[in-house]
Amino acid sequence: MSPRRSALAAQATRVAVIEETVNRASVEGLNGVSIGELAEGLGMSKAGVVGPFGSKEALQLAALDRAIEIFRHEIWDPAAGAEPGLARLKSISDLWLGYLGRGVLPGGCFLTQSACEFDGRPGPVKDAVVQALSRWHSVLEAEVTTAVAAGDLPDLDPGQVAFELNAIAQGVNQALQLRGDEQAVLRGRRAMRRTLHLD
Amino acid sequence: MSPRRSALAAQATRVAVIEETVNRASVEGLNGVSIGELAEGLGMSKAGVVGPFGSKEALQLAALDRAIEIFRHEIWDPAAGAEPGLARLKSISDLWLGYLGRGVLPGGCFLTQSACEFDGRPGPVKDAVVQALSRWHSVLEAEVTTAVAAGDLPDLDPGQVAFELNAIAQGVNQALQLRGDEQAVLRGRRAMRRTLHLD
DNA sequence: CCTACCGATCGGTAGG
DNA sequence: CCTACCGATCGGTAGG
Repeated sequence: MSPRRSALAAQATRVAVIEETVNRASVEGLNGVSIGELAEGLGMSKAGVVGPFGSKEALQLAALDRAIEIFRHEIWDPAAGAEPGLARLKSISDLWLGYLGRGVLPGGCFLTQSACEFDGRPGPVKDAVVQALSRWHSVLEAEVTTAVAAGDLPDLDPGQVAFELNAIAQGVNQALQLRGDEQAVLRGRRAMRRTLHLD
Repeated sequence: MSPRRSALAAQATRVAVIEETVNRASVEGLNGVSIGELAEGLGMSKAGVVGPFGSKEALQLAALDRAIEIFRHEIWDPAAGAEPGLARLKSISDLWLGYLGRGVLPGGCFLTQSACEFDGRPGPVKDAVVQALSRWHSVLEAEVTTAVAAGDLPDLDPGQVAFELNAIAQGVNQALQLRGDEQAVLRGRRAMRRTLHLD
């Protein structure tokens, strides 16, 4: 009855709806998930699901934010403990492949899924996907620049290395999700090591 | 009135519906396209669109077949003129990147789009996507095997090379479609050349 | 956060 | 290949 309790309950509901959306959207896509499905999965009414967000698009944006948070928690945060430069790039590679291989989300990499789904659909969701991937790209570039400056890498084009690492992650994700190819993680590791001139 | 004329007309209708579906689905996905949209775009009734196929799923399979045909026509057929082995792999790489860069379909690579959309949706469409990508993978592996046997490549794992080429193509497609990154094709070319040990 | 409801659209079919 | 229609579901809202 107190405002505190109801505010907490409302927050818990938001979190539960977002969690369900992230899990389902990793499989079916952010557009593929309907409010009715979410409501049934959560044992709630449709109004209860969409109410806290106002619209499906606002819920999609909230789910995307949450997926980015998970990605950061799984990869960037633990890698931040490594020395900037090549050591951190190695750490990022291992964590990234581990994240994909463990199947943290049931449908694989959320950002890859969303990028595919929204690349031809202009709007706020696409803009948010572009921003998230661009930031990740910049992070990778910065680490390459540091590694080159430290003499741990030959004079590579940072954008080229970032492009290749990202492409390899996409390849691993496709092989895992589409064909359940168990070798994919190993192939991804080999490819990333070659991109980072580690062999 | 003659059966011949009406059979031809029916065939022309089938082709028009498939063409429209391929174009739209490359942008919105095979599930994202509705029969009503197709009907409006073609100036036909919904019954006229779905009738020749029987169901939306049958139309999706027909569109996928057509997209595979386009891919083969754009890449495999012209590359078949090159010597088997490394020369053909170089040819495939250039044609593949050219196909992606020219924007043959408005939404980019149809197979990548479909793979993303159906990897978590078991059924006949997913099966067809898996089969098409597996065959392409085998084609690439066979060319690598030939190139290694001819001494034009070091003793590489054909599956690894096929994996990397496919990953690079996905990376190029994403960069082009999502961010309109003009450098993507150039980056893809550099990455493929490195995978094929051409530098 | 629920019930009850809105107009729109979905895939698909009957009948011609 | 069209008109007319089916039940189901869509995203969303009013009112409590």
